[in-house]
Formats: sequence, C-alpha cells, structure tokens
Amino acid sequence: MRLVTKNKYISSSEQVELSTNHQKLIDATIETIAKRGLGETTISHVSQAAKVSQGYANFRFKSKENLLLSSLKFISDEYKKSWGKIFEEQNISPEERVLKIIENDFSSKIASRNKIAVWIAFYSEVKFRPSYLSICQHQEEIYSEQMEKLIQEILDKNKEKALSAKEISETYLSMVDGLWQRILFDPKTYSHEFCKKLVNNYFKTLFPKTFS
Amino acid sequence: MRLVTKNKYISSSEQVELSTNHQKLIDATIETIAKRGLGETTISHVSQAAKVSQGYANFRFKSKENLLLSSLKFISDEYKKSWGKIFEEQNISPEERVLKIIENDFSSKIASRNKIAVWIAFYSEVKFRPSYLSICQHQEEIYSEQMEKLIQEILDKNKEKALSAKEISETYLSMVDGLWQRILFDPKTYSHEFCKKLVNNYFKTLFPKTFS
DNA sequence: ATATATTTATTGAATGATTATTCAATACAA
DNA sequence: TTGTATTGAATAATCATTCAATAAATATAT
Repeated sequence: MRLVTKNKYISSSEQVELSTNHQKLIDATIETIAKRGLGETTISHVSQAAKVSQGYANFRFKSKENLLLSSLKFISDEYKKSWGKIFEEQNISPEERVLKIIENDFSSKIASRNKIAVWIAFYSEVKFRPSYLSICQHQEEIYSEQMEKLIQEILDKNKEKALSAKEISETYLSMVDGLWQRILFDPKTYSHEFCKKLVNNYFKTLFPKTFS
Repeated sequence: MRLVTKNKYISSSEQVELSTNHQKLIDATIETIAKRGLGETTISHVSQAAKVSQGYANFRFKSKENLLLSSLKFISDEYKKSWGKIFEEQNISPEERVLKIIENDFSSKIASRNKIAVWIAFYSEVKFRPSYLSICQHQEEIYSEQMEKLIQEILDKNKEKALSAKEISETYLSMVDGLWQRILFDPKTYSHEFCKKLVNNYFKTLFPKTFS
C-alpha cells in the first residue's frame, strides 16, 4: 500500500525534493555493498534499505545485475564530473591542477569508504569485469592520459629528467589505488589528510622547487 | 570409485610425490577464484578442477568457507616464507635488502595473477574481512614495521630528511598494492619488469647516490 | 468541482534455480 | 575382516525473478 506522495516538491517554501525511488535504490545499493559485500548483497537487503518492496526493485531495474551496475555507473559518473571540473578551470598552473586532483582524489565525497567499497567490489569480482571495463575503462584511460600530459608540462619547466611523465603518472595512480584500499581497511591510520600528505610529499620529492 | 593410488611416493627412483588431495583442492581453489571470482566459486567447480567428488571436498575441509580460507592461508604463508628468507640473510646492506624485497614482491611466484586475484578477492569481500584480518593482519604489521626500520637505516646513512621512514615505507606498500591490482587487470602493460622499474625509480629519486 | 475511467506505480506471495551440506553406500588398504 | 577414503544422490536453504492483485495518480466526463 502506498501511504505518502513521493517524488514531488513538498511545498513551495521548502522546495525539498524527496529522492526518487531510482536514486534511493542506488544509494541503498552502495550502502549495502559496503556493509555486506557484493556476494552477500541481495535484492531483499537493498529494497529493505531503500524502503520499497523486493518486487519493485527488480521491476524498476529489470535485473539485480543492472541494479548493481547502476550503482557503479553512479559513482563513476560522479568521479568523472568532479575530475572534469578541475580540467575546465582556466588560468591555472599545472602544479595547481595536480594539487587539485590530489585534493579531489582524497576528498570526503570521492574517497568515502562506501564508495571505495563499491569500486573495489566490482573491480575484484570476475563476473563483473566485462561490465566494469565497459563502464570505467574509457574514463580511466582519459585520466591516465591527462595526468601524464599535466606532469609533462611540469617536467618541461624543470630540468628534472630522471623520471618520465608516464612513470610519474603511473606511480601516482597506483599509489591512489593502494591508499584507497587502505582507507577502506584502516580509515583511522589512513585519514584523508594522511593520504594527501603522502602523495603531496611524493611530488615535493620530485619537484622540490615548484611544489613548495 | 577409486581408480589410482594417490598420495604416495610412486617409486624410489623418481621420488615424485603426487599432490595430496588437500593440496590439489587448495590449488584448484586458487585457480577457480581467479577464474570465476569468489562469488561464483562453488564446491562443485573446485572439486571438478581438483578431480575429486563434491562430497569429498566438503568432507575434507569441513566447510566451503574453510576450504576458501585455506587457500588464502596458503598464499599468505608462502609470502611469509619468501619474505622471511630475505630477512634471514646476513652481511647485506639495507639497500640490497630493499632491492630484494622489490624483486620478491614482483616475482612470478608471488605476483602471479591467480594469487593476486585471491588476495584481492578476500580483501574486498566484507564477509571474509574478519578471517582475512586474523590470517593476514599480524604479518602485514610485521612487514610494515620491518620495512620502516630498513628505510630508517638507509636514511641514517644519508642526509635526506625531507621524508620520514614511515612515509617512504607507506608509499612503497601502497604502490605495491596498486600495482598488484594493475597486474591483475592489464598484465601486458604492467609487466613484472615495468612494476619493478617503477618502484626502483621511486627509491632512486629519494636516494640518488645509494640506489645507483 | 465531483465522479468515474484509465493508466501507472507498487506490492508480496509463489516459482524455480542454484548450491552447501549430509550421509548411506561403495571402493580400497591394511 | 576391519577401518579408512571417497563417492554421488538426496536434502534443505537461499534468493532472483515473475506476476496477479491493489493502490495511487491522472485524465475525462458530468
């Protein structure tokens, strides 16, 4: 039985939009994957968390698999947007842009434990690998490519020739993945501040003059 | 029906020991987890791969969970042994020891795709987190601690003060985790050689004089 | 405005598939 | 003959998916 009006502006004064069932289910999926893992995530758990019926969750997303992948797509798009903003900015030095990327990669929005849990869950479950690739691979190539270009700009300003832009970029990206894992397991030791400092120090070591 | 004699020395001249069913099941579990993922790994798949009956796999390991965790324990012990050997060596400079650790972390035995798949599978499945911790946490603390001490020795020889031993050690360990992930996904790009070079270069950047 | 019809949203119980676990039967070794 | 190893079919539990029934929203007619 349906007790309340959903998905509507409540009043002109408050202008609060209730989450759509669609978004509620995606949020509930992220939460449930983080809480119970992909293997133990059932439609029943997710729909309970979203406060809709089990049948509805399946009906709305056509299949469990599609629901799960929609949550991956959601965080992937969210990451894409925040990364995109950094690259849209004009009149900004490559060093500043790198600092903003680091800031973003360890922001509470992006590097939240729930979202990291979702990335890693899909990343590591063979069954989802083809889907993971089709959702994320293209973007990841872009991130990698852009990061390398950015580092190249910095290298061009410096006399530093020991490492290539590709090497530095690969090192940074690997470190981020490794640190995200650690945030998930031991968030107290690996606070966002600690992680940011670690990668900042990496760049400081490489470019002592430009990264103050 | 039992067709061949198992688990025995075949002849005194060859002295080949056939794998015990125990070990065959563990190997089959590692393979199956790598091939199908933890979520899609069934006793039926594993026992077929090990060429024993489904009932036997369960009987021998008491439960599916115990069988799965035994495969994690196996690779954890294997890692522990090879790490241990490096620390047993005498008359070796800290730099050499670090190089040997890198060599080990990206050796074909340790950083094989199947084994990485198992680490990551357990690492990322919430259900197994308590077991993962009880099997691996203690050792990981030791690795982290020893690595830090080793770096400290190197730092003591140099005038370098920009980074602490802890920071360098954490950076290295995060990089390894990130690179392992990448070996699993894209082994062609992230060859063992490529990964070794990357982390070697990290140390070269920090200690240009001592890491030739 | 109010009543009625039509469409859309949502439920939850039933179904069927999958799979861990059990255990009686059988093969083998001593 | 006795004890141990191994099988595989039966059991029971879990869970995705389906779908007929119902509630709510919207359109239409009065």
